[in-house]
Amino acid sequence: MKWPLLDVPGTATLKDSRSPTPGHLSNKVPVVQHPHHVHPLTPLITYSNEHFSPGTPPSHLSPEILDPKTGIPRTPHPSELSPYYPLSPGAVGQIPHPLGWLVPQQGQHMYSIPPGGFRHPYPALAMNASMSSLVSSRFSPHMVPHPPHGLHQTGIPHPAIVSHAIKQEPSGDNAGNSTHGSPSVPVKKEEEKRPHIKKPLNAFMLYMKEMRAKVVAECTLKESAAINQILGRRWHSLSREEQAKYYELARKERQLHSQLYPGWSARDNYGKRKKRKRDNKPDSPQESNFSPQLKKQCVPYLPSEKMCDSPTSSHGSMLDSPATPSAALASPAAPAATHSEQAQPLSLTTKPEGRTHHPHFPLPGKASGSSSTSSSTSTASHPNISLHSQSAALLSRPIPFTTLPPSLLSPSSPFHQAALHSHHALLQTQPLSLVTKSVE
DNA sequence: TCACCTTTGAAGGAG
DNA sequence: CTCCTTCAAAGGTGA
Repeated sequence: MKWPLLDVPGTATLKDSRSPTPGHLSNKVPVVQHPHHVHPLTPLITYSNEHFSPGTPPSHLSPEILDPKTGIPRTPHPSELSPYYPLSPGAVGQIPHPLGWLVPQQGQHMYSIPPGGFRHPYPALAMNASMSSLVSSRFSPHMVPHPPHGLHQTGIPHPAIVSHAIKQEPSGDNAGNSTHGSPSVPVKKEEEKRPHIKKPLNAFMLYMKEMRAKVVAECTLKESAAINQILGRRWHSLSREEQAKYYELARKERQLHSQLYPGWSARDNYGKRKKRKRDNKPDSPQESNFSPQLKKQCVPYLPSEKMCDSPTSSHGSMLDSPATPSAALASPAAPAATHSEQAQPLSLTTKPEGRTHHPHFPLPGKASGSSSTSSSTSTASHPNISLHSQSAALLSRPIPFTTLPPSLLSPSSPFHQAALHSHHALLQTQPLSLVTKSVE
């Protein structure tokens, strides 16, 4: 499928609709976002509903240009990109992340954007230098120039790039200096030299970025873990159209990323974060059964969440009553969810139906299946199990208030696919979803 | 100071 | 092909 890169139909729609709360929300986030600023990529990313025709491309289809793998010429060629990513190395400025516009309240661009970043109102298409600027946000200027190994031919740094220094390895920022007198092994040197290119954000991450500030503002919560839980629920409560927007964004994000860094692999970042030790599970089987990861923290966070909810959602009831998936089910399918966000900010409403699944969701060609499949396959078909799982889930998790852990409810996207078949599926979905989680 | 927690999704590797 | 692991954001928390 071809995605019109330039389509600029309804551009700002998404933003408008959903994020009323502007910048001030970002109490925490230092970001400055001028409401008025227009994201350069906007055209590229417009998410007007029209844009997403439901039938749209399964995420995995790499649209337009992309497809480096297939070898389609269009790929990374600058010429193609030019309109969008014409960055000349020198011209680097700061490129706001495509989502930047999406995330006004935060003010932060996905790939951090400096205050000055948005100065250029990118005209719909013409953003040459500006684009380049887009990208560089995270790096120190000096890193930009050097397109280490994987940088896009254009030498365009992507916002995703982060200098090691920032996160983990303090040293190496000399990237600029090829000489980099480091005596260390070449390999090391190379590492240092190359900027850390982050993974593109997925749909949910994009959503989190956008909504985090809101949630924080609404609740007093600050812990990301708690907020993320809320966001996770909300995510599930989004209508499919809404989610589709994010999936779409994410897809573009990945696309852009791949164009900028053709050679980059997610694996490149492996091990950059210290290893997570969380693996309790392997050791303690019993525990693993119930709580895979043993979320000790769970307890604490949830409560807070609740707090949050109660205030906002007067109908705290919304909190999905735990058991009530049925109730949820009852509710009509869900496109309604749309407002849910704003209307019921914190409500944890279970979102059963809402989630009707997105047909076109990500269905990642191959990927789609992966996680989802695993979970879904195992249980999907058995509603009974769902109960089972529920209980299991309960056991495993603290599950504070009534609500089932949303996570349980949430059918991770993939699984939806199955659901897609029939609306009926919806009904089952919930339970199933539960299963999913539990299975994990 | 830094890993962990938490969420979903994507991607890669292992079997 | 399936399953598992890691990372992406983010900020408080505990070691």
